[in-house]
Amino acid sequence: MTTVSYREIYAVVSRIPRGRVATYGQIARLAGIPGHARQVGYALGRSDGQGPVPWHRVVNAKGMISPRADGSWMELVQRLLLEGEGVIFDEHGRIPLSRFQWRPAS
DNA sequence: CCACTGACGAGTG
DNA sequence: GCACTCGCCAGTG
Repeated sequence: MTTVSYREIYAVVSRIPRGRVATYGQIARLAGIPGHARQVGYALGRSDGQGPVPWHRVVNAKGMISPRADGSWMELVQRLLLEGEGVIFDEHGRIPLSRFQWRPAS
């Protein structure tokens, strides 16, 4: 299939374990739509509070929290939630993916 | 039904 | 490492 409902994306995001993070591109691949990282971002933006989706565990490929269009406070909330789970940010505001990126059970 | 709206990523210079 | 380009698509009003 080449189409994806946002629902499918939320399902994948929901699998991210506590204390780990995943990238948009990674979620897209796991959802079966490689190359559609953007759609993942759009979907999460819409989920915002809609359900038990750990949206805060998704960051961009640089390991940074993606800036919201509206300069929303959500960015700060996201960082606090992650730090609360033990995720560390370096001096550049980046999360060392080598250490915290979620690696689905092989 | 149509127009607009967004949390990205890989490649190139 | 930074600036820019291009490909990507489901929802909402």
